[in-house]
Amino acid sequence: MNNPKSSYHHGDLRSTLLQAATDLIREGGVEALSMRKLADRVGVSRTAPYHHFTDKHALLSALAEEGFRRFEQRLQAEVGDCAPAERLDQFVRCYMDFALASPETYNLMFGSGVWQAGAPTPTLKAEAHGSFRRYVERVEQWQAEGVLPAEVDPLRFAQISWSTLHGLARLMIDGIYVDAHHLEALLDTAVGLFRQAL
Amino acid sequence: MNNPKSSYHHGDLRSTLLQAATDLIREGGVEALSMRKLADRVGVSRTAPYHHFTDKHALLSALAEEGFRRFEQRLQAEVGDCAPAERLDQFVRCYMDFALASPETYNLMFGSGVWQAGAPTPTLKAEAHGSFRRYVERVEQWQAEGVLPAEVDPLRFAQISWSTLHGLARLMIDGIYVDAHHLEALLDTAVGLFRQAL
DNA sequence: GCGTTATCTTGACACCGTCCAGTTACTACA
DNA sequence: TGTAGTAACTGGACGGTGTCAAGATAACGC
Repeated sequence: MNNPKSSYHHGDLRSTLLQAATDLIREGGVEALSMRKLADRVGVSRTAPYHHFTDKHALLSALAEEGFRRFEQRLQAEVGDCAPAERLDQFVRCYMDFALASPETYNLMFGSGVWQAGAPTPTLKAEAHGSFRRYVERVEQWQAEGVLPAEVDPLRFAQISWSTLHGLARLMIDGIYVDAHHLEALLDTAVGLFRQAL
Repeated sequence: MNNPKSSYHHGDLRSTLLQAATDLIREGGVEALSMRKLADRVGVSRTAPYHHFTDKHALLSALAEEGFRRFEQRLQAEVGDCAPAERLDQFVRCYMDFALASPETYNLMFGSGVWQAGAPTPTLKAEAHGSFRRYVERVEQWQAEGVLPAEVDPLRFAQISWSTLHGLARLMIDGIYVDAHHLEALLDTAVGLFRQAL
């Protein structure tokens, strides 16, 4: 009982699995994560994880959920207390920083693997939609503060600007078209575009 | 000899494989494509494809290349002969239409599977970069024609606007957030943003 | 103390990508 | 035309994958 590793019942397998999965992914990408290696590393039998996650898919979804929560925490910490005029800028920086600092987590959160075929876990779906809803509210606030042009439907604006950030993150993570050297210039261009102030 | 299926040497295996792979992917997504099923469908042994593609990765890259060529063809056909004022709009529509009409091809072209770890085939890389280079030229032309604001570095503008389209395509294909009903409104918003005319 | 239930294990199945050694047929040159 | 060389193709095998089914074990409620 004192040594959970030696007891037949692990006691805290679920969270241990999530932690080990995060490690494995950090070490070698999502492709390096297999249910068998995961079980092996935790010191448990091949099929033990299936008593805590119905699927590999479910495990990945759980990791994605964690990602959304960390993301929202960072946003709240770094964008919350900040002069209104700088909040948009700060948001953009924070978004990109998160995506580029933990690309694997970002892949999990927004990768087709978890969303394809409308297969996301209900809880993941809720987490993601909450995240986007809060972004729309931010946009509305920015419009009210005069940081963003007020003539546009805030929802459409939120969708397009999020698309820009998401697309940029994807292109950078995947190493297509854009080079990390120009990140600052790119973000300036993006923010200029959003504010209609090129 | 008359019946290529019955001869030991297939004669045109490479292109037959590409065609069959396209079919398999259309039927069940990239995940449904396995080298073994592919060989089976073509009526050839498991390892025969490896004499034409070093890897599964190489095969997928070849498909992605094909995608880029089709994409460029469509662009040239639909955006080439078109009043200057409408070319930006037409480009955006064409891009999105291509992405949403053949999401699997789009996934291949821009999916992390082919680009990750800087692993793209040299020929694929060339095809993709050519595509982007032509887009930058378009942007320069649009700026010269007064369709786009001229104060911005065309390269940065091209990168950001492509990001927007790519991000939107990804979000829609993956079924995150965005509802196809509002595609028109979204594209209008995007184009308005690009032209600085909200 | 005992039965229920959650947890974990071993074995098995059907796949997968791909290496290897051998077989077959085309091709170029004598 | 014969023959050597080479490109195309085959079947077997290896190590890996996700996951189902049946059984063992330990905790928990009565």
